[in-house]
Amino acid sequence: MDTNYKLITNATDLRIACDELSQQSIVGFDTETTSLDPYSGRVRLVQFAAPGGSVYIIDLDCFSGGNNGGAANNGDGIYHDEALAPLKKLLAAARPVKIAHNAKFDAKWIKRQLDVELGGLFDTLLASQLVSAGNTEDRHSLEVVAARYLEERVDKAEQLSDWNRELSEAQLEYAARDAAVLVPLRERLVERLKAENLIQCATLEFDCVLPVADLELAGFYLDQARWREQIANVEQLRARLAGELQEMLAEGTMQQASLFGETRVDFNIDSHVQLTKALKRLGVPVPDSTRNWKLQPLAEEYPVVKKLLEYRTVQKSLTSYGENILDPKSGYINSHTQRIHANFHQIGAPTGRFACTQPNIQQVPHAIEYRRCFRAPDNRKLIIADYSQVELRILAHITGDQGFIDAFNSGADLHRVTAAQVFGVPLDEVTADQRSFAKRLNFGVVYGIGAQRFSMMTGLSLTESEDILRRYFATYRALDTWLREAARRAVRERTARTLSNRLARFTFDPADKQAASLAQRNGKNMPIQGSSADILKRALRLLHDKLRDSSARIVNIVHDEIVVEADACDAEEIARTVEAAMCAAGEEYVTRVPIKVETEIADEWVK
DNA sequence: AGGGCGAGCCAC
DNA sequence: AAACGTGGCTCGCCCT
Repeated sequence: MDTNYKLITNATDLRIACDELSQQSIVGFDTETTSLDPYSGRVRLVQFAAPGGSVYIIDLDCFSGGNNGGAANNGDGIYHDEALAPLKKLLAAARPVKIAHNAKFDAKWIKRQLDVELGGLFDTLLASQLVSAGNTEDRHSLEVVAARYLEERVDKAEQLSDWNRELSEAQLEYAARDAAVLVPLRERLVERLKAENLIQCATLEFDCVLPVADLELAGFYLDQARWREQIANVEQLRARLAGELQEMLAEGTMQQASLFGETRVDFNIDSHVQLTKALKRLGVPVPDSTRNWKLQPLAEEYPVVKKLLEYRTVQKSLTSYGENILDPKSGYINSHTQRIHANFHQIGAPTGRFACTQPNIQQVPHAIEYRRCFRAPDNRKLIIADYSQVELRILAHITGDQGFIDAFNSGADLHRVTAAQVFGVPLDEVTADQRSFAKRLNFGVVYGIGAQRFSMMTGLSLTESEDILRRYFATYRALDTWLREAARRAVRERTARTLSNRLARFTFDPADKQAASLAQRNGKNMPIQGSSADILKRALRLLHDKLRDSSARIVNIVHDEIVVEADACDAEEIARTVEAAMCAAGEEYVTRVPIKVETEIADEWVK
């Protein structure tokens, strides 16, 4: 396969190429880098493909700066060469629109090493994910997406080749091809986005790329000394519990041995096979599995079971939130920044929610011992802002239920109002227990809860639970109607949509009752959870624009929460900015009830 | 040995 | 009649 490319190695050619490219309204865009970490590697090539078929490959090795030495290198890893000015201008401009596959990746390098914020983006990865509408079977690598939408193959064999040395013809061909294929690919994806009414949602997603790139570049600071201290404490506790548990399990047989100072043969208490054997020997009626929820009912009668459950909790937190995060082998703490640069997948879930990996800093335990390790560096502050009951507000807006809307508009406590209705008592006589039931009910409804599950959760009998659910839906009639309609749509049309029109498509065998009821629950939940994701993404963009050229950086996002780090002297002002941007984003989608954001300034990630 | 998978548990 | 949604990480077990 021939691609017509021109390799740019000097200032004059670069100027001419950039002039030519700036005439275009769209261009394919890609970079080749010497590693995956913008703090340790460098950008080798920048490629642009014009719709006419000509490709420009710019070899940054021929320009001074970066990590590559040279007169203009200030040692900061940024290219300062004046000759790159036309390139930077082209990158920053809103036109031409740059088509990239996973633009976040390129945006990070361009920001970090050319000190330029990419303007005008079309991301073929995000577009492909939107069109797939939550089908988790579909893969979205450029190779796969190009094969799906074009009748062409893109060979990615050179992707991980060495971009440090003199480049081979094969490498240049690959680099050119990667950029060129994006032009027709975008055309096909635009057709599909239009056909599925997903243009608005795609814009929302594309607008979110730069904020996410910046978030990953910024990283979250972790106080390693505190983390070690925490591990040590938990380790001590684990050792004590493990010892006690071994004693209890060995009861009767090994007692003698340990009395005489012999080494006790320990069980592997993390193995449910060995555990079952040991527990049975002690006369514990072990259920068909040693899953925690199965063992829970035995805890009161059998102290050994209680001890085991206690041990498991501690053991779990130690393996999941232990040494690994600090281990250089994990690479989670960047050696250049000493911060955690987690990977945020912009469309991580079919609902549109983010997913976070390596490490997942969206699942740090809420306990203060853990959260206090994530703190602001000296002279900095954290601004922690989260949407208050945003999913329930979205539910109120989408269903138009007057009871819900009134509760939010009056500023009343929704759970208390719900409790009063469901239990038939005056508002001021609602007990703490009743409010707690109502709260679990309100949240459960978002997930499509049933009476069975509710009775399990609350300890109420099945009939009591059925009765409460009946009264709940009798109270909130419009909510009931909407949920039924959402379930029906999930089965008949097999779709659901959020407030940004994000689409989820359900595929299941109609004969499979379980799959069908899962689709129904998804049909109810996706618009709610997904609209919350829409709002967060809109907030990220608004906030990103407001924070540009300030001391503030977004350092974490957790579904309905944004954590910003800023100079201590700016914290008050930034906090107001964050709250305003989040409210504005919410109000773009939710108009029937107020949007509330709770904001705090803190030294640690603790509210 | 190493991948796949389920169990378990963390977040929202 | 009805098994409450979305993720990630780590472990042990099982299989190749």
